[in-house]
Order: sequence, then structure tokens, then C-alpha cells
Amino acid sequence: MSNNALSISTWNINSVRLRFPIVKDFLEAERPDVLCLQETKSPDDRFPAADFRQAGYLHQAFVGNKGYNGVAIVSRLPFAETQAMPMCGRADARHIAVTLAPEAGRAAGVTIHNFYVPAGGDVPDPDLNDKFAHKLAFLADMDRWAAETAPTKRPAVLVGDLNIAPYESDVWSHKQLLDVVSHTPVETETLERLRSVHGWVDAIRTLKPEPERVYTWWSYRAQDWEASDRGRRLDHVWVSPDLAGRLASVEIHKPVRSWNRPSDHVPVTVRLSS
DNA sequence: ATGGTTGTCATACAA
Repeated sequence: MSNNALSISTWNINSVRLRFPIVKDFLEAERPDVLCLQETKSPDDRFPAADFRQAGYLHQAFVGNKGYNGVAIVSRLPFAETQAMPMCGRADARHIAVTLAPEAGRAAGVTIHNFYVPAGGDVPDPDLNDKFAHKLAFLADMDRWAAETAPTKRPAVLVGDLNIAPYESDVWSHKQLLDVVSHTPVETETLERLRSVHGWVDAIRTLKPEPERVYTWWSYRAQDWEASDRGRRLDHVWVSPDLAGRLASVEIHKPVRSWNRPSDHVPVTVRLSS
């Protein structure tokens, strides 16, 4: 029997229909048990469900909108239940969760939460920028949700594009990004409090501790993303304390950023041992 | 200081 009880990949795909070919290549290469996607940009009736089934991912949960937002979880392991929460009172497809069924073996009963936090626009002032106000309200909603449901009291994994790079070594220049949305103190402190107060363990930083620089996103706007290497760690994997001892590996799939017609985010894979 | 790119949908807007 494999010592690998559960592998989960998370990836902001920036249009699942446009990028299905590279998603398929990724699944064939890595074969994660579960793939969590953000920014699918697809209404539910146009989600490529049959394509994922053909790739072996029979179990699916997704919510989407036409042209924006959207999250999905596709899996080789069956679900006992699925849930999509409206955040900030809006049904705008920024959260979906599944709990793995008894047939998932050592991974049975693990709940996987997939979040897509609003990017927040350009101006880091909630009074001047509604999108930044929405981002802060979304984080407050996540805090409320965690306080009310205590997700880390049970085996749980939280993944997604949280659109915040919390630590100095999560960005190419801490000093130059202090006023840039994704790395402002109000965001980084709020995210760190949200994570730690509710008992989540940062899986990426557990296995790749500071001060190693870790990025999961590189802008489309660089002439040469790899040469300039102005990245940020916007994508996260958090686990509940009872799973922290089972963290086997975390992989940032940086080469995927150079694949044909890439997303600006790369996939991240976490593996839990039995 | 500014603009740089991408995807979607319709030619603006969000990221």
C-alpha cells in the first residue's frame, strides 16, 4: 500500500475552458487525487465535466459564473458531501467544499475547502476602492465562518488563491510592495490572524520555511517572467492541526508557468501520508 | 512615475 494517503493540487486556472489542454497535461503528469481550481470563468452548464471524467476525475463539485470567478473541485476519490457558501452575502462562486467519502480510505472524512479571495483592485484604501473593501469584508466573512463552524476541529484542508502574500519572503521585494494590494499590512496581518487564530497550519511554510523565497504567481506583464522573477506567493495550502503531522511534501510546479498559454498562477501540490 | 498582459465579452473591465 502506498504511504500517500491523499494528494491535493490547487491552481488558479484563469479560464478552465481555454486552458483545459494544459490542465489535462498536468493531471496526466501528476495524478493528484484531488484538483482544486479557481477562476474557472465558466457557467455550470459549460463546465468541462465530461473532459474531466474522461481524465479519470469522476467526482466533481463546481460553481461558476459566465466570464468571471468560479471554483471547482474534481477528484478521483468520492465525496460524502459538497457545499458552496455564498460569501459576503453574494452568490459569486468564490467558495466550494467537499468532504471525502468512506471509500477514500485514510483520507475519508477530510473536508477540503477551496477559496478564491477577491483580488482587491489597485488602490489599497477601502474608502476609495470598493474592490478593496470587498476583499477586507471577504476576509472578515472567512473569520466569522471559522469562528462559527470551527473547521480545524475536524480533519480539514483549506486551499486556494487567497490573493495575499503574507510574509516578506513571499514577495520579490517587501519594501517595494508594502503599498501594493496583496502585500499591504492590513491584508498580511488580517490573513495571518485569520490563519493562526483558527488553528490552521501553513503547509507551504512548514515545509519551505522562511527566509526561502516561495512564489506561486508571476505577472503576465513582465517581458520575461522568469528572468525578472517578480513573483508573489498568492496561493495557499492550510491544514488542520491533526493533519499537520502527516504533511509529506509540498510542490510548487514552477515549470508550468512556461507551458503553452499558461495561467499567471502555477499549481501547488500537497501530499499527506497515512 | 508609468505601463506593462491576459481573458471574457463585446469593445470595457477585472485581474
